[in-house]
Amino acid sequence: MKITINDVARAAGVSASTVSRVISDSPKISEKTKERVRKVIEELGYHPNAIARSLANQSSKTIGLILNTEAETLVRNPFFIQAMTGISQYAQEQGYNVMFAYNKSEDGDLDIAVRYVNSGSVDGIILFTSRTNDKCIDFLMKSNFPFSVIGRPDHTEGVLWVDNDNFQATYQVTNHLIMKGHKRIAFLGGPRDHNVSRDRFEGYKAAMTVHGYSIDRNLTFLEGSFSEEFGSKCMSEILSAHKNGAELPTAIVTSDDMQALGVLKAMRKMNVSDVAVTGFNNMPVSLYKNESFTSVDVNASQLGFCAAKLLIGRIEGIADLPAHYIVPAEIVEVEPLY
Amino acid sequence: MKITINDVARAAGVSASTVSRVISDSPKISEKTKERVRKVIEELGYHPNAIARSLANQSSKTIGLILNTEAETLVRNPFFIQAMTGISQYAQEQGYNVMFAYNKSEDGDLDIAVRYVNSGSVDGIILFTSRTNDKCIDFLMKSNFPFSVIGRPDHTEGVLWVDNDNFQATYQVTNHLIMKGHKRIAFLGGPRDHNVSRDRFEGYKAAMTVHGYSIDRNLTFLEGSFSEEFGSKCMSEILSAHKNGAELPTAIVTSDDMQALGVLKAMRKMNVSDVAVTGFNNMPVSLYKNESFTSVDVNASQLGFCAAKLLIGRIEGIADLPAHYIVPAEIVEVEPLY
DNA sequence: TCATATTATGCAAGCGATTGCATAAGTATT
DNA sequence: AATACTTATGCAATCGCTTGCATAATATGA
Repeated sequence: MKITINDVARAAGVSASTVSRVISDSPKISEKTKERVRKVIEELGYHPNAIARSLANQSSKTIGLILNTEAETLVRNPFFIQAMTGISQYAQEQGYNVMFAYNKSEDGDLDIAVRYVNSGSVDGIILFTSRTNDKCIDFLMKSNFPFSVIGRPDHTEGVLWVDNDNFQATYQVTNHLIMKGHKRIAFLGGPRDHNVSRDRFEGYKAAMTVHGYSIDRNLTFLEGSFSEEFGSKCMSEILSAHKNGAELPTAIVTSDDMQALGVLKAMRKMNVSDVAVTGFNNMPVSLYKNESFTSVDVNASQLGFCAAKLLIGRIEGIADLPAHYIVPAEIVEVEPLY
Repeated sequence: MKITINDVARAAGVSASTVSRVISDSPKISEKTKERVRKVIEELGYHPNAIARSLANQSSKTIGLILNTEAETLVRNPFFIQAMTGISQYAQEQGYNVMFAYNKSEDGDLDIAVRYVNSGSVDGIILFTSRTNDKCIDFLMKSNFPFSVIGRPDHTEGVLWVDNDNFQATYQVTNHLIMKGHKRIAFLGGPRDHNVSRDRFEGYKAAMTVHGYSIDRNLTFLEGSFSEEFGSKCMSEILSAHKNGAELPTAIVTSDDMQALGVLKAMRKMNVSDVAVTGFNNMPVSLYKNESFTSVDVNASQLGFCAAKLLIGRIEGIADLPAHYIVPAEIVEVEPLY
């Protein structure tokens, strides 16, 4: 049978209240009693019951994660698991548990959020932005339930979020290409309803504009998806336009490594290799010797860490909490096998 | 303020016990009352408090995952996140939550297991086998705490586990190569203290032996690690031995896709491409046109699903529960770009 | 109609902690 | 030594739900 606080109390000849106060190191208990009780706790191998504690404290000391990403993405893009490790690390530091629920069904994320909130099994929620999360955000706002978002949401008023400066990152990576002498640079965007898509496009546009380079409508592919297929599709279009006389770009800025991989694959198929490609997430990608690939490491684990920090800050009612964190991204030159 | 069972009871003009019994659909309550109470529940938007429930039921309806894998592996090998989605799916079906904790420190996994067990915050634990898990297993066995293991542990008596038939899988993949005409086949193993390493080696050995092919000591690399480095290192050795006159193998059976990737990279460096390579896990790997790569898809999500099934079965005291599941693995021919 | 069996509901004691308030013990002040 | 003031501890209610047992209500049978 499990040892309870009462067993300890009895063994130490004090009341349960005293034991409770010893555990929380309350200043109202004398050192002498503390010592004695601590010894008994040690001897009996007592450990407070987290659930009873939660009930009494009206706080579960748990945060919930909602993963409603498609399995394919979840599995191939290390972003999520990296973010999860970051979240877990900060949570552990603060004595919080982390729950997650994966669901493939559309709208399932809302169901999970509702369940989390209503059952009281978590004190707060971390969302990964995605097209369907807005419903979640609305719901959580309305419920006045603590949450934070990885990725800048549409409406940021009153929302805690963490993200990279996607404008800046794309600006830099584009600029990086320009410095290398590229002038004709294509762009592949993400889903239209993601802020990240807009920001990355604007960053690309700004860098091009600053240097006085024009943006070729035929080389900008907006409203895409963060997938290999989209990358391949766009590159195929570029290549077939080239067959019909259009000038080939010398570089392509994509919004995701999966896209970039698609682009590279399309190039390989057509035996084209002198186009520099950039992506986001620093996924493991094997490069041919004559390929040039640059990725932006978004520092996913740090994003997770900060999201947890914001959320737990909010839960514990920390004053002057920042409303968001911008996590620095890093440009990574991926080396081909010589 | 949150609505409690008492609010419902009051509003419906019944006692809390009745409401509780309506929720659990007890046959002791008349249909008439059930209807009435349900209506009130609906109207008030009542949702039972999971924590209070847990306390009363002495069960948290939560399972804990211990991830003590190195960050590098966790991130690059989709195995873990896939297994996690499988676990989450079965858990959700059964009304269980899933908690996870990531820790990088050596031995941290034991700490987490101890915390999980003592605090009563989970009803059971799923372990991913790894060299340090034996301590965890010992601890959990001693505590008589429900757990299941992904990967066959050393001592299986009284342990619930799921795994592929690694012997069989490696036998098949080796056989597959032999059928294609390969005779001189190298083997790369995993860490010595993993059962999986032994099984895979035995599978390879058996297939070779059955066909009467000898096993060249210089082509079997045991006591390795599931890493790219190890793969590269072994292949480099093979290649330099070749420079000194040794015959090159025509195929290499590895125990992990990361190893296989290392092998491929070493080959690419040396401009060797006519060696067939096999791996495990069906990781995304980009292939050169003239490379041949076969992977074994271990069906990680199914492994997770089954691990959850065993664990929850154990928690709920299901009779005649199997002690383990063998999940079928599938040989996947990875296509090079066209 | 009354005794008896059956069914539906409520009471109250848990589950294992926390905490405001009351009180006992100890210390200081005069 | 009596009073006032701290300081240390305990009592008992509370958190929200579950469940064994008692009991009230209803149905059955003679």
